[in-house]
Amino acid sequence: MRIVFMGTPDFAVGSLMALAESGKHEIIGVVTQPDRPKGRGHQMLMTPVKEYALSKGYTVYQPLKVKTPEFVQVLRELQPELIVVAAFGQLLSQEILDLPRYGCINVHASLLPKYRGAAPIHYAVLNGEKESGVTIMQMDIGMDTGDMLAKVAVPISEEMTMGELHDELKVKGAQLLLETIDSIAAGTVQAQKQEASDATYASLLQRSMEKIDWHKDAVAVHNLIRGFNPAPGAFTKLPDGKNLKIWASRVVAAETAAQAGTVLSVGKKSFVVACGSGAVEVLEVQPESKKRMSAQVFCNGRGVHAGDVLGEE
RNA sequence: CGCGGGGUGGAGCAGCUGGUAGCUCGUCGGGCUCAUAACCCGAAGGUCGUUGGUUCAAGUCCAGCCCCCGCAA
Repeated sequence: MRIVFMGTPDFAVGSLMALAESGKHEIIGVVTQPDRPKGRGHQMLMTPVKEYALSKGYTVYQPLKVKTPEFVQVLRELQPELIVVAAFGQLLSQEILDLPRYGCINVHASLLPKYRGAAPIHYAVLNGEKESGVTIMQMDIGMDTGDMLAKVAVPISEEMTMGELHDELKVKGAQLLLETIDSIAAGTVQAQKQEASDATYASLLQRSMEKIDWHKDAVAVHNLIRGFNPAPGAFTKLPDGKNLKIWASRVVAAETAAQAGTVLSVGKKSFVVACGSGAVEVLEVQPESKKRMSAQVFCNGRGVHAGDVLGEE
């Protein structure tokens, strides 16, 4: 099948790679977000999808807006039979949706209609969901409202991080994509409407969410920490005012009257912080301007001391 | 020219009002113990990123260079 692929981050690379390696399809173009100045010193960096696409020799398009008449014309001339979208980051117009014979399908990292929107993987972990998954849908003009063509569920353990879930969904989503395209080609695909009343949204992450609120219960704090691992990271304030990212934790039982955020004890390999209810044992951290390190190593150096209160401005 | 932090024995840090280096962990040896990641005793290991400058004397002040990292986008 003649396919145009649209995607941007690493998650999308999984799907593009699957298409490329299946050998069944002709990738006639890859559309991704424009290169943006990133990193220290603002060097221009290409998106993961572009990097992969170039390594495969695909033609890469990076329109500021895909909806412009100029780019729609480019797409039309490519004559795709199907457009596959995975975490692209731009909305498509009806004109584009109608352009390929089989329309546009999207690989979305949640079990729709739950967690429509930009950050479904993060929210599934942040909210302590027991399972999530990937849905392939026939795109329509709404935000992740299209009819569902296929789904696969993935269980989420209590210690799983967002990154781990991401990687699993990336792989499962890619497999499901191939299967779905096969059934589209065979004409056997079954479309299923989303139950709009069950819909929930995973809107863009807010920077303010990254700060740990120790007044919440231990499970919520733990979910925040694993939900933001490996990016962007949950942080708190050290007594000296510097930031401390916390990358890994464990919920522990604790009976204490101490103020939320108080360091209850410092062990050799970790330290325990009081939450609104319960406490979390901190296992891995990253001091400001430093690399990630185990709590053990952190405690060897500056570290924290029992009685310190974290999160205070 | 986005903002900022840092390069000190294997690891993480202190020392930065100048006078030859300290802490925690680890490592090695010994001891205690039924035993131990616990405890006790001892040891090894650093030309303090690099070049030059100031000085009687620099890890500690000044300048250049190399390298690493965090944040923000």
